[in-house]
Amino acid sequence: MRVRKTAAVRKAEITQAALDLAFQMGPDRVTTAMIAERLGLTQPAIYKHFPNKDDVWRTVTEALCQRIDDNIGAAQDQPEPLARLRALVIGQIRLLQDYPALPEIMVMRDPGSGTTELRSEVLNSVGGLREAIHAAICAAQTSGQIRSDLDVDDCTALIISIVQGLALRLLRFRRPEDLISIGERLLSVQLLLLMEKAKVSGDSA
Amino acid sequence: MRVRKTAAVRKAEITQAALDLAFQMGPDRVTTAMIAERLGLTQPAIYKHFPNKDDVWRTVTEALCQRIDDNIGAAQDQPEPLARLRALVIGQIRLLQDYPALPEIMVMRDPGSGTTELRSEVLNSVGGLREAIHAAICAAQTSGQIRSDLDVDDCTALIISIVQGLALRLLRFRRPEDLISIGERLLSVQLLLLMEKAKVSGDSA
DNA sequence: GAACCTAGTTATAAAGCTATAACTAAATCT
DNA sequence: AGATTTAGTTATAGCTTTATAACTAGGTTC
Repeated sequence: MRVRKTAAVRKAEITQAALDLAFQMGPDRVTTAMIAERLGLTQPAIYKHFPNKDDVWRTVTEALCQRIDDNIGAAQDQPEPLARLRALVIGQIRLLQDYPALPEIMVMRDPGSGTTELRSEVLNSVGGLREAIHAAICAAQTSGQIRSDLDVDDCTALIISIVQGLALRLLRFRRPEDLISIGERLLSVQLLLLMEKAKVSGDSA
Repeated sequence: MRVRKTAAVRKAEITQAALDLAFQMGPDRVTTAMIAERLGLTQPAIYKHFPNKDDVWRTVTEALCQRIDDNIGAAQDQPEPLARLRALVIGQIRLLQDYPALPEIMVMRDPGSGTTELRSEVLNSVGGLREAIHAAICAAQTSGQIRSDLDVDDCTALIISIVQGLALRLLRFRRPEDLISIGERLLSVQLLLLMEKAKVSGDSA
């Protein structure tokens, strides 16, 4: 019984440890004992802060969804459609870098109990991101910054694919280091392709 | 003791059941009991065909890697770089549709024993796909079908992102149905973007 | 400083999963 | 037909993991 911290602090430590371990081991393999050990506690101590293990993941997931939503909200400050688009995409990639367990948790099956809450919450937040990107592209198209001969849904899918590609890369290699630089580069190339001809304008196939 | 099948048949059935269950439940949650039940067997029966559970996954993984390699090999029949590229991408997407557990298994952590074989084998096959796509793009560029002002690596990453996006989509929604139609559409749009200006040629920024 | 609350402990029950041992009977071989 | 092989069975050992119960002591309040 070394140190005794307040419930709020410990709860935060536990979710953080769960998040770290989720990346290291995969969410499914994280045990309450691992979390406890990492914090210098005994396994049952976890249950002083969470009624059950599922609730740990619920908390982790909610925190991550909040970050995604925050990112979407923050991007709305950008008045320029393309700047907004960039903020959305790069912001999300930054989240991947900061919380590399995000893809695994996003993809995680709902634990034990029959609830599908977790998955649907994540899907909801990510769906919001998609909508925001879609809207930004739409705006960029009407303001003539993006080729208007392209389908908005296609453009959206191509842009989002960049983020998804990086997420999958993270799932495979588990190296979050240079995600941003790669992401920025790919985004700029893709945007170049989507914008091209806005300048030329007048050569239709 | 109803029916008694030959070892070869049962082994195949077991790997198939494991593959199906991996998609339904997630590889980590598949138990030997589930596999057995699905085949109308008792749990220990599995061990008449595999020395241990890890070996089931090893077999599944090897089969999937073989398919990936086959796809890469088959695409080499296409002499035209762009047709080859298309065959590589669509072929891989078809694999996702036929074996929707592929992304999960690709991303799966190595089970129990210390071996990292599984992951590295998959990474190897997927790496081969990347190389083949890279080469096809390179060829398409030298033959003037793809804009030569773009970096080959960037193009490769953008094309692969399409596949990765679909893989992640599968991980999230678990609906393999219309992967191909989406994939074909996105690929054609992306290729259009990459080819554009090959016709115009002569307006450099 | 006594009383109270609660973060943390030890001990353990209950459940699920992998794997083995010992046995049984279907198929094959001679 | 009898002997052999082996796919499959029942039973169970052993481990891991979640969760609870009962106790202990740190920190705050009065």
